[in-house]
Formats: sequence, structure tokens, C-alpha cells
Amino acid sequence: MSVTYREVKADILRQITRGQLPPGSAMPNEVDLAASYGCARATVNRAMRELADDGIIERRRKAGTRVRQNPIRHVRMNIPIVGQEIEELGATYRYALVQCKAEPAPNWLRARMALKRDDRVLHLTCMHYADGAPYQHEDRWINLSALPDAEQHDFSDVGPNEWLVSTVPFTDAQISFHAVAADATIADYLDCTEGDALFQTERTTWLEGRTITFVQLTYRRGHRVTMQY
Amino acid sequence: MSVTYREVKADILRQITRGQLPPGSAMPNEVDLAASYGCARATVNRAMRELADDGIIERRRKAGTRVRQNPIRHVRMNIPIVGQEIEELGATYRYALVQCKAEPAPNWLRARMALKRDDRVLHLTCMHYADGAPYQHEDRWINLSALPDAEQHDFSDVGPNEWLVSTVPFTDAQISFHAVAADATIADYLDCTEGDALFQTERTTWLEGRTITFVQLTYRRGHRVTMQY
DNA sequence: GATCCCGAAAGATATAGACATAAAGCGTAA
DNA sequence: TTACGCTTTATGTCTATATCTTTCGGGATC
Repeated sequence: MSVTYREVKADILRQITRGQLPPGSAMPNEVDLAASYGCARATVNRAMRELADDGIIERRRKAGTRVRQNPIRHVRMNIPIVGQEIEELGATYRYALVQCKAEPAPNWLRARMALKRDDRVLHLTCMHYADGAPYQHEDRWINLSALPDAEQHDFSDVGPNEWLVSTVPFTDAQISFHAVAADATIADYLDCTEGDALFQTERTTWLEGRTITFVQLTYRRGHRVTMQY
Repeated sequence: MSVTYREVKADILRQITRGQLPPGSAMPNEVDLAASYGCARATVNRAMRELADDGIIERRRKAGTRVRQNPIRHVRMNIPIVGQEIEELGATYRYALVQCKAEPAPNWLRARMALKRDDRVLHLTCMHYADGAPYQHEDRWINLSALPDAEQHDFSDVGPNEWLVSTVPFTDAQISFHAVAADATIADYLDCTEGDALFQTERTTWLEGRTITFVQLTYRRGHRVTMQY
């Protein structure tokens, strides 16, 4: 095959990183580029489309393509299941169910999960261990109106996260990261000191507009989430 | 136009989310799908390729395409410039340079940035304010061997981040998120109590294999990073 | 039974050509 | 001057076809 879209993409990217195509500058149109690379327009199109997806260039019909003034820096972050995350560290994973109770949703949770007045939730507390040491504390609420099956299910052996991804895969979610000070309970579970700075993730999950679950994941001291771009 | 790749993608996704194509199941090949949708193979290919990029399905030559057993959940996270971040919150941004000094790199930093023995670095400390209140504390080291211009530049008015993205756009980076306890200095700058749990980001940036800069960004109490997927 | 090699299947990509769609910019009318 | 609408142009997408590449699985060989 003559010129591949990867070669075109790499070449354009090289010109941009070397400053031959400075930020803000306009690029030739697809027809001209195709001619100069000696390939089909579709080939150039794919290269340019990917560069646009990567946030390097900006494309607008009729206006043409230009190098972004401020390239969009973004990372693609995997959301792993905690068991896999631990085993990828080369450690042994252990799960324990701490508590599991169906109850009416407290007000703050009703607001968070957009629940109706009398919706009931299943409140689960779990611990995840890596090589026997506390790794993550999970505090989860499942909307029983959306997922009544959850009430019958036994979470002693398999964590709610794994059950959820097998029961309702392909959901939408909102995630947030922040830092919290360990309260007495969490300090106890995670084997740290009250007041320690801990990394916490919150996640709300929907399926077709209905809130399925809200979870707070608190990690052991020193936990880091790392990404490349 | 007859059948678009978006329609094909949406239709396949619908079948998957509705359970008509359960996780692990094999899908027809592109030729057959194209025939059943009454469109060209390239159209189906694009739909399937995007689903594969989204982590919904898994494709292998000869083996065919199947729905992923555990769909890969990932988010795409923007890495904003702090000034933009603050202005998008509807607040007024203010920047202040606290300290700027060229010095030999301490050992821990040499290791982090993969510096040579006698490389010098520019050490900057800055503060970023939102509506007058402390928002972010920036502790940055710039590799002067890679970017000698930095030593001459005046960072009193424009933050080093903005200068860097305009001077060396299109770099590679590694980011990590974690929680730290505020020490006396940081507590002072961020107007919080010593020991408070704070969200911190670390970022190392490379250009063509050379480390350009390492930065620690510590956010005010309660800061959250939020993402959708 | 284990290993290597080869054919075939399916996805990955290139091409040429056509039509669709958005929007920039100009010309005209109010 | 402003507002509206048309033309033009660049990107967006579809089609039909061909070739390339990876890899599964079977058959020959050791």
C-alpha cells in the first residue's frame, strides 16, 4: 500500500511539534494535502479526523483546518474493578462484606441520586484487601426501585461492583476525585490515623436516565491514580 | 443518504445494552452486517471501529468481533489551565509569583526528572486565586538544560504553565492524583489548617524524551475533579 | 503427541468518485 | 447600516472495490 493514514498523521504531527505549523496556523485543505502526499482524500481525512479527536487540530466546514491555539490536553483513564486493580499490582485480592441493609434513603442521598420520596435503597459497606492489608473501603447505595434483584442477592462472596457490572453493564456514570480526612470509622477500617488525608472517589451510575447506584470509595493512605498523555 | 454509520453504531449499541447481544457473544462479520443493514462495508466498519475504541466490543482478525465480557470503562479527562478553570467557574482569576530561583536540582528531583548530575533547574512557587481566595498552590521545577530560555523569562505576570504551553506545546506527560495533608507552609498559602486533607496533582512533562518540567499542584480544601462517561 | 507451516477468514486500510451539510462571506434589499 | 439569503467551499460521509495483515485452525512432519 502506498501512503498510510498513520504516515500522514505522523508527518503532520511532526510538522506541528517542530513548529513548522505553529498553533493557530491554517492547514491546506484535504484535497490539496491528498495531492501532495500522493494519496486519496479519505486517507488524509482519517489522519486529520484522528488529530482532531486528539485535540491537536480544529476543523470546521468551510472554514478549514487549523492547529489549535491551546491544544486540548486530555487523558483517557481506565476505571478498573478493584479486584483486577489489586491483582495487576501483583498482590492477592480479598473481599469482605461489612454490612448490607435495605433502608429508606436519607435526604442527602435522595438529592444525590435523584430518588423519589419513598424509594428504598440497599446500603452496603465492604472492604477490599491487597495481600491482607486494607486497600479500599467501599460505601455503596443501590436504588432498589431500579434494581429490585439486588435485595435478594447475597453479596458475601462477590462484591457489589462486580455484581453490578455483570448485571447492568453499559451504564453512564459521573466520577469525582477528591481528598478527605479519615474519620474514626474509616481510620479503623483502613488501619490509619484519624485525620489522615485519604484519596476518595465518588461515582454515580445511571441506566437510561434512572440512578442505579452511588458509591464512595476511600483508598488506603498514599494511594495514587496515575495517567499518561 | 441511506444508512449512516451513526445509525449502525446506535443500533448495535442498543442491541448490546438491551441484552440482545450479551457480553461475550459473537457478532456477525462486517460483510453480513453490511448486507443486513443495506449499506457498504466501510459504513459498518466505521461503526464497529468506534465501538471498539469505546471499549464496548473487541475485534480480532480472523477471530471476528464479540461483545466485551467486561466492557472497558474509561473517561476522557481534560487537563485545563488553572486560569481557564477558574474563569469557567465564573470567578475572577488572579495570579501571584511567590518565588523564582535557579538552583542545582536536589537528589529526589534528579531522580524524578531523570536529570544529569549537574543539571540546573528553575524552581518556581506560585499562587492562583479565585475571586481573591486561594485556589491552587503551584510548586514547579523547570529543567534549564532543556529550556534555557526559562531563566531569562519574567514570570511575575504570566504563570509558568501558560508560558510553557505557549513555548513548548505538544508535550507528553504523566499525571498523578492523590491526597496530602497540608504542611504549615501550604496551610498558610491556602488559608487552611495544618493537617487538612488536600487534593494534589503531580505532573511530569517531556518533549522528545527530555524532561521539561515537574509540577506539584495543591488545591484548596474541598476541591474536586469531576468527569463523565 | 508436539511442532511447524500454510491456507483461509476476518478485520484494517487504500482508492476513486459521489453526494450531503455546514457555514463563511458576499451581495442585495430593507 | 443592518438583515437576509444565496453561493461557494471545505469538511463529512457513503459506496464499491481491492489489497494488506493478522491469526485461527488444520494438516504435515518430527
